[in-house]
Amino acid sequence: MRDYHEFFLRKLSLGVDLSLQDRAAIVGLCTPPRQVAPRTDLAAEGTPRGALILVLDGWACRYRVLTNGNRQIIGLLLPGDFSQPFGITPQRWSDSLMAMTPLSVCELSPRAVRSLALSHPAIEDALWLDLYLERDLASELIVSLGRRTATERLACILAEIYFRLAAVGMTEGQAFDLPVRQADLADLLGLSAVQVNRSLMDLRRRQLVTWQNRRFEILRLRELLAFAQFEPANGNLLPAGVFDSTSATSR
Amino acid sequence: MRDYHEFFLRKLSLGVDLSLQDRAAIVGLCTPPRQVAPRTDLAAEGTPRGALILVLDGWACRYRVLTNGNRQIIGLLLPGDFSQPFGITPQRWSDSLMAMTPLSVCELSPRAVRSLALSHPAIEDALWLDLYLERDLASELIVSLGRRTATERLACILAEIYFRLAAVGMTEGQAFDLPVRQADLADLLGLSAVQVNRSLMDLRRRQLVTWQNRRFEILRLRELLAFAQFEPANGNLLPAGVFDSTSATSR
DNA sequence: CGGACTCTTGATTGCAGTCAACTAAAGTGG
DNA sequence: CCACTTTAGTTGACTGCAATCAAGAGTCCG
Repeated sequence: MRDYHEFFLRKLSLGVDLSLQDRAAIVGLCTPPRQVAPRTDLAAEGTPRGALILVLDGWACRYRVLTNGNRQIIGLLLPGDFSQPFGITPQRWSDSLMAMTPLSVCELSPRAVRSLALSHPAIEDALWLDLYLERDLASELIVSLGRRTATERLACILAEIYFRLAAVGMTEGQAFDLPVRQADLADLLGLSAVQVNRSLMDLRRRQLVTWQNRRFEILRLRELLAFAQFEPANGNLLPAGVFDSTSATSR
Repeated sequence: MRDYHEFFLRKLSLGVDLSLQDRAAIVGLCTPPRQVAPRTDLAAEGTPRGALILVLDGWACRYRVLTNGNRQIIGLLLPGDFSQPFGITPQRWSDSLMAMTPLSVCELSPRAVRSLALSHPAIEDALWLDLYLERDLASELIVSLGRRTATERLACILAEIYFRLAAVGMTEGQAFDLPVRQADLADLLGLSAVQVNRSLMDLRRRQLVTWQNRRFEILRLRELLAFAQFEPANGNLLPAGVFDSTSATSR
């Protein structure tokens, strides 16, 4: 098992150079990890109100359930991700947080993170950049839900997940573990599980991806991105240079 | 014409008590306003890259256009709103910014805002709260696009706009100016303009709202919220107490 | 008084939802 | 170790919400 802080450190150092002191300070901030069982909520109860949750390992999601029972996933939390903006203590949770896999998290106080940022400018920059990235991901989801077809949405989210996992070193080549059910993707993409399946079949038929036993592989990244209308222009989603290097890889 | 800073000050002081010194510091930060014509982009060109745009008066929106020409509005900017998280300087714009009405904005440097926050803790709290609110609005839009029907989406966004305008004092009773075309709402709600119109007719037929000559009025707020599956529970969207007081108003 | 834009409404089409059946894989307990 | 249950994935048939196409009505403005 890798060091618990690795994913977080890798993510933060994407756009910013962190010194050894910075890294040590970040590690020092993290409390001992808490383990959460899959399919378990970790919002509201259990965690001190307003705690900032940092995902050390595993997948989680923020979601909301409407009165008619429909669920919508608002965002995925992958290793190294924060549950909310790093400086804020909300009065109450505005949405629920669920572990999608066995999860390991640590809980930070926004106050502690803010004071850490204060004494380490590079860390502050990294945190802001991370926040901006999360916002871009939400924007991309809005665009998908509003204006992309089912298959385009799936292609888009799979590419996004690939880039996010690649950023923390959780990919091998263009393959990675995708430990979620199609029904979960449906709740994320605003589709039915059946339609997610059909869309996946479509992507397979087009020879763009494979997916077996929770193992996912992108066969032709360039074409997948073009199909999804994923714009290289909104480069904030990707670590600098990733788009170029990957497009080179896929040809 | 009101003081240009009023909307911004009102918005920031929603959840936080700002002293006179705080208020003066905020006003001092604002540069002379710049006027922008309707239907004009103000992203990238014209504004220094990375400037933080504060809407003083008028309506604007963030949007993205896909390669197939479809446009999706990602968020509305109403008077007092920031174009982006207050502490960040993005490498490049990840989406476009357009004035929807005659617009008056001022441009701030994130650095200046951060240092202001540093010396005024109450302002820092207010800024973080504002940021959290904007994130909640994006979440709500994701839920709408993913899991609400056309008419529910419309009801939801209209209620949201009402609360946001009420927060800065731009409503009279439950009526307010809605200076956008139905086609704009369509791009925000992921619908066609025709469907927005049909949905609006539906809400009118249900006697929930009226809309004539860009003047909009909510007739029965309680029912509108229930219809939209708008949860009082996610109270971060609303200034404390608004939900109770308005529900009292509407009965 | 015309022209452009927005709103409104009807007719038709199509993408995705729902319902349902079947397969495959993974536990579970006797 | 093997019936039995449960869960996830796959596919077909049908339905329905919203898109598209098209035409007419109302406004604003030159």
